[in-house]
Amino acid sequence: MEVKLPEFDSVFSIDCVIFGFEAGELKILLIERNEEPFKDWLALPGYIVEQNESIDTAAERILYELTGLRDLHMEQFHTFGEVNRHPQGRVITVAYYALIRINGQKELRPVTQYAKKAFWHPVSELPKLAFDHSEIFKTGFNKIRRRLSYQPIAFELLPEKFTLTQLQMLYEAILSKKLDKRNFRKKMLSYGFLKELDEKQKGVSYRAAKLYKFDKRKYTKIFQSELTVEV
Amino acid sequence: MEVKLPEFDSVFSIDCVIFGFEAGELKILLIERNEEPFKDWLALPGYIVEQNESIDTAAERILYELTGLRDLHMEQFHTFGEVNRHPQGRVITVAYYALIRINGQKELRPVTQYAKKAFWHPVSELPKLAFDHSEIFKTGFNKIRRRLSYQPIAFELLPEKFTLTQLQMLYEAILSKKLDKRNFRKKMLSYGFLKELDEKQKGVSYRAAKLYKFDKRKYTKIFQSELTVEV
DNA sequence: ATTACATCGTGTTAAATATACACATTATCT
DNA sequence: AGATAATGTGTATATTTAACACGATGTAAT
Repeated sequence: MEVKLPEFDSVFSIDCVIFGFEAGELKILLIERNEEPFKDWLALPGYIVEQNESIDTAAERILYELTGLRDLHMEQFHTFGEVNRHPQGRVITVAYYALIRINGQKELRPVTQYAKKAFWHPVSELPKLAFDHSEIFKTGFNKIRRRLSYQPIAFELLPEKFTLTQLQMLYEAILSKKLDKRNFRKKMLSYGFLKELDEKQKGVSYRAAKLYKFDKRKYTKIFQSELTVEV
Repeated sequence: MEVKLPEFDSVFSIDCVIFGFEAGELKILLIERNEEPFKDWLALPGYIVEQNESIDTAAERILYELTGLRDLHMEQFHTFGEVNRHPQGRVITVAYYALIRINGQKELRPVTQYAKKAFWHPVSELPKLAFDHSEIFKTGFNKIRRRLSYQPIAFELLPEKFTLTQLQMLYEAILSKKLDKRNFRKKMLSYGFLKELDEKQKGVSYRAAKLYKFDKRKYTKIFQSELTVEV
């Protein structure tokens, strides 16, 4: 049965493309919708912006309400404003992305009834998504790729301690191409923001690799300053 | 006398940062407002999006109405959504930029009464602008700079035929730094999309420089394909 | 204890690109 | 004819990127 909702005037919404990395695969966060239109469809976590909140704040709130995730740094990447992108009226949506560490323990749980559930889904073989969310995802994925080539943003996806091979696999997953092991390591280490730990990988049935962690300070120092020029 | 306008609900608007280059200086297009709030202030060309037009279409229409300019390729670069950025209510604005050739002949003439006039203003020493337009400009300028370093977008600002020195001056204006003449030329020519003409600069009181033009085909072939990856 | 296995960790060479740097040439003007 | 002002050009060095293979190490099985 299709539920008819009232038509509305101009509305802003937020949609989130949240990337995670698990079991060697790049994934994004999806929800199953519990509201018309597109009830029961899969969609990016997204909802309507309130009158009294900035869009950045709205993005955080909405992601939390639909997935239970909070305190992640999201960045807006594009605004989608085709007239008929929403079947019930004019909705312009600002799309945000974030890269986060998938924490297996932590359950994803919507805190509103707008989503039935939230879950991670591999970016390869994404199903059809509600609205124009497939296009939003694609745009976001391309931004991430482009950005990865000039800024090391991949650390946000890995656990605190990681091996260089894990880091390389992640790069390969995002860029969809193989990289040379020796050159990759040389370059990553040359940046100077990887800290070698006195610790090794555990529980593998072969020679364990060294663990590294990411020195956020140095990273910020090196890369943040390049980004903006005061006018 | 202050005119009190009705409060409104959520509204989308567009603001445009249009760059031009004239007399060795980088300029942007400003209007003088003829409406409250900020009546008589200088501002970026911008106005409200209609219900039945996409934001891209709105951007073209609004720029035309406020300045008389049309048919330029604008690109959205950021959306500004602070709650109080507009004194009369909630207005979220999508900012667009474009780089265009300043055509001295063509008069800038608003076709609505919302702007008293439109004119080019050097980006150095910009006055205070209405709303958060100074911030919007700054964000746009930084995007352009970043983009210029990995994509040759400067040609859109020059007349059809230009000298290499003019091109270099433009790069220097955008990047705010001096470049080496020989290296600059070597690199530009190596791209292969500059076509050397059988013509020289006219009307200078010194040795005239060769004129070049920009081969859009080759340019597109080389640079467009790098931009997007199909998923 | 030996062996098989799987991944780790490492260095060199060649090619391409980026940087630094100075002066003779040419057209115009007086 | 000479002064002026900008054009147009080449080389040497440093840096970055790319290509490429194998011995070392820890685990597990016998």
